[in-house]
Amino acid sequence: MNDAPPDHIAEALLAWFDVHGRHDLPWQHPRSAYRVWVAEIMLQQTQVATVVDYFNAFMSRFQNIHALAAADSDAVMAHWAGLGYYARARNLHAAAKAVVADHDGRMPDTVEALMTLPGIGRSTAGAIVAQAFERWAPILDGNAKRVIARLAAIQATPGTAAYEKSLWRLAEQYTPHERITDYTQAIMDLGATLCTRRNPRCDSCPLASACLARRQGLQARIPAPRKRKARPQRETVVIVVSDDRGRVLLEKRPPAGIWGGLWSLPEKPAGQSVEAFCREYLGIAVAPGARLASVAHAFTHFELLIHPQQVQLIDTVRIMESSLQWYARDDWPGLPAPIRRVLDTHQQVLAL
DNA sequence: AATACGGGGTC
DNA sequence: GACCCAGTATT
Repeated sequence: MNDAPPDHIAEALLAWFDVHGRHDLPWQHPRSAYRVWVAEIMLQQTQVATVVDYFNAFMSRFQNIHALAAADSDAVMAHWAGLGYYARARNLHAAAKAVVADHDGRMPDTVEALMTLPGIGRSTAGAIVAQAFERWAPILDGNAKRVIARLAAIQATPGTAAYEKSLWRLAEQYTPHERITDYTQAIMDLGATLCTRRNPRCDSCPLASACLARRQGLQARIPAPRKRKARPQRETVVIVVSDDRGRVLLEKRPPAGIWGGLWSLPEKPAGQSVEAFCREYLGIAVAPGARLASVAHAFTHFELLIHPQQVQLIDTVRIMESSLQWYARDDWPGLPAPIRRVLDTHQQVLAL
């Protein structure tokens, strides 16, 4: 345990924040529960620089929670395309509907109530309570975890229950009752700009004198890196077919799993022939076409080699499922990044 | 308690 | 190319 009083930590951090903190993030002006909430969801496992443009576009299209709740699922997913972790978008949309239906469109203002909404866990709930409602609540995002682990020289293995429990306990102790909104922003800013994963800039840190990791020379080794497993390799074949109007056939993927809820090129199951898949699932008769250049895509937990198989459309043999649709290039829905690359690369050949 | 879930930034 | 990021839900 750190021997510096929690009050002193918060004071030093807030004084630093006033000068060096981030005060111009889009969700800070104006600051509303809806905007803070959307930002927090986008920021889960995603860096600020990546989020800013998505946030601004999302806010322009869905200006308030009622607009989001009433929006079409495809429109929401299209605004998330490229951000990743698409369950976040589905949960956000579902939560907006729940807040409109059950809370008259007003975001709940307690950690417990917020955590009943899909996609909101303890840390995100705390961030919303502190930043939108200016009420006391600890947060424990990646930045706060790193700052606190170093401050208290916590050497337990990240990811274990003991590690999480001790960090939450410390987060509660450090969180002040004054200036809760600024404190929450301040600890994230410190972690993002000074107390970084590698090469922490302790010389400029307002908490350096209180930091146990620094005193012990352990700041570069806390938190310990996670051990990683080798990523398995997978392969898949996707079907590229266009009609006589230059439209390409896309498939809305099921809600669960990779790219859940996103439109993509139809993915052929292993063990089924291209012709059979096109006839039985896509409802089209085709002739084999060119095998286009394969595209490699790295996920967190495996690597996927995508083989785009072009086919020539002969005839539409039955009405297609609603999860299948012809799309002109001008109004493509949101597509996974590697799939968009495939279509962009071959648009000339495909005459899209 | 461990794993699934994306894409991009960084060094 | 490895590692990480304003984590949560599921098993």
